[in-house]
This record gives sequence, structure tokens and C-alpha cells, in this order.
Amino acid sequence: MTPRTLVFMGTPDLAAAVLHRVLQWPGGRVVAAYCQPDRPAGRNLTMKEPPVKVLARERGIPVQQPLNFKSDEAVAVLRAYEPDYLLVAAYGLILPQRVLNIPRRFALNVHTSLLPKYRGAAPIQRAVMNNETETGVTIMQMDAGLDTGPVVLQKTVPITDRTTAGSLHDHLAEEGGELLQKALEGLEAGSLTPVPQDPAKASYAPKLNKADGYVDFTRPAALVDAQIRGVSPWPGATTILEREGEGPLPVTIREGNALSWNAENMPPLEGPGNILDEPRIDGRVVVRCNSGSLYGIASIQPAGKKAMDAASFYNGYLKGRSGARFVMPQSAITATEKA
RNA sequence: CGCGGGAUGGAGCAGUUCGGUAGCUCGUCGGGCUCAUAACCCGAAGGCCGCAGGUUCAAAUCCUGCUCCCGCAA
Repeated sequence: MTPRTLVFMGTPDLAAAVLHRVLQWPGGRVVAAYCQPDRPAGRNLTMKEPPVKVLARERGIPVQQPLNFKSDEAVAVLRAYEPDYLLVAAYGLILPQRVLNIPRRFALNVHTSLLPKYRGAAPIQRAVMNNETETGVTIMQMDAGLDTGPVVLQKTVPITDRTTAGSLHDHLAEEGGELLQKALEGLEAGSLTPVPQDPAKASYAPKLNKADGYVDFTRPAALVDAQIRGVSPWPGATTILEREGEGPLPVTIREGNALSWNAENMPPLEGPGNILDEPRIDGRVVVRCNSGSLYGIASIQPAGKKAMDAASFYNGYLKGRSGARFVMPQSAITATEKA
């Protein structure tokens, strides 16, 4: 059988991982890789090439980086490849119907959630932040909507109390590549049929912004933990350290967990966000959350510093100080009041 | 030249504004107390204050150049 002609579209690490897998599929040949244009990034805002571009060039695959598909020219370029399949993963563009019509067989998308739940830009982080116990990856047939097309294949993966958005991302990137390959094989064999999503069960996962990383210690510790894991490593779990007689210090919580504890052993507690001075449970810096629940910080990064373990943070920033507590950044507070 | 923060014994920091003996909380090592301990007490080792110049009687501190690290931006 002649190999199918494949055109891949995707931009970041996750897409590169999927492309890597697609390149191993013997049933097809990738004739072009599309990704977003190079953007300034990094310390000096130097232009940086997307991971997909780097990988494609290593493998000698032509790279296309159109701004969008609004021009007839961009559409014509794609059509000229005469793809059997259009394979899309985290491309960063909504593809218009006339583009989706181009492939002879299917336009497939890899989405990192169990559709119809968590449609949209940040399904991985949102699933973790919402304290879900499982999520997954979906291969769907693309239509004009945002992640609304019929589902070809799904695979579930668990979310544990140690799953971070970062670790889940890497996991789903692997699973996504594998599942896409299975979907291709199934579609070729005629053993798979796309099944429409149930719109009633749909939910959306909006893109994260910095404010999503502001830790809200007025919530129960289990949810504080979920939020922190969901925004790690990006945008990072941010809060402001306040101590008596010293200026506020922004910090990013890197690692930690909700603590189970015995109320009888605990000293009297003040409000949420207060840091306990004496009982450093298991070497952690302990913060009070809602209803007396406790969150233990294992690793934390003060602004402008490298991440450090809780014991070091305690020695350098808390020992001998009084009134230490974490508060929401001012910008978050005013935003809440306005809302 | 996109903006900003930082570099001080093994770790985390203070001291830098207004130059003048290098300090704190830990860790480490030795000793003591204790049924015991990440607890407590006593003692010790360990630093050319990122690098290179300059100003000065005197520089961690002021000036200049450099290196490395980190945050912002996705």
C-alpha cells in the first residue's frame, strides 16, 4: 500500500512529541510541518524557533509558518501538498472550514482532555486545578468549532495528588502520539468510526493567565494543593510573603502538599494564609488554609532567587520574624472587588 | 542595547543608603544532658564578601568593565 500523505500542524513541545511519534508510523509520510511563526522569547527577547520547527528541520521536513489561513495563498500552499490527513496538535490557530476540507481522508486533532470536557486552550492545567481524579487525551475529527468534532479515540490517564500540570503534560504528550498512531491505523483499517460529542456535557478550559497562579489560601488545603499543582511549572503558584517590619516579598510555591493532621497537636491558628512558626511538619513550612486545614510547602522560590527547600526558606526568611503570612497579590484583590 | 532582581564560610540570609575589627538562622565536627529526639546546653572548624581594574590612610560597602544566576514575556 502506498504510504498516506500527511501534513502536520503544531507548535510547542507537546506538538513536537506527537510529531515525533507520527514520524514513526510506517503507514504515512509527513510532507510538511506547520507551526507558528518564530517569536521573540527568552532573556533577551531573541527570536526563538518553535520545537516543531526544530524537529522538522532535523528530519528534513519542509516547514511552513503562515500567520493564518485568511489568505488564498496560504490555503493554496497547503492544498498543493495534497494531504490524505491533516494532523493537528496544539497548533495555536483555529482552522477555517476551507482548510479542513483539504485533506482527502481526515483532519484529526490531538486534544489533551476527555472531550467534550475541557475544550479549549488549557485542558491539562484546568483538569489538575479542578482536582479531577482523571483526565486523558482525545483524537477527534476536526470541524469548524473549537474542539467540537466527533471523537475517534480516547484514552484515560489518572491524576494523583502528586500530578503537576508539567508532569501531566509530558505524560499526555506521549499518550497523544501513541493514540494518534492507533487512530490512523484504525481509520485506515476501517475499524474506527468518529462518534459525535454530547454538547450537554461540554465544558471549557480557558487559557491561564498570571492571576490563575495567585494562591487562594481561603480554600481548603486539598484545593489549594490542586491549584498549585495545576499552575506548576507555569504560570507558577504566586503569593506574597508579609512579615512585620519588612516589605512584601513575592514568592512562587514550587512543591508541597495538603497535610493530614491531628487537631489536638496544633497550636491556636489565626486566619488563612498565616504561616505556623514552630511545627515544621516533615521539614515543611506550614500554611493555614480554610477550616483549619493545612498546606505544607516543600520547595519555594522567592522573587529573583532560585528555588529552595522549605528548611532553607525558613532559615533565611522566617526564623526570628513574626507575623509571617501569605496574602494574595494586590492586583488580584482589586480585581475581585471590581468583579 | 526590552524591563527588573541577585552573587557574602556547606545551605538560606543580614550588613552596602551615611567606607573603618565579617554577623544571623541552620548544617558539619567535638563534648554534655536525656529512655529518647529533627529538642536543649557548651565548644570548634570553615569566608581572598562572583571576577578584574579604579578612588581612598582604609572598600563587602563608592566608581568602571566583565562573568554567571534568576524573574517578567509564551
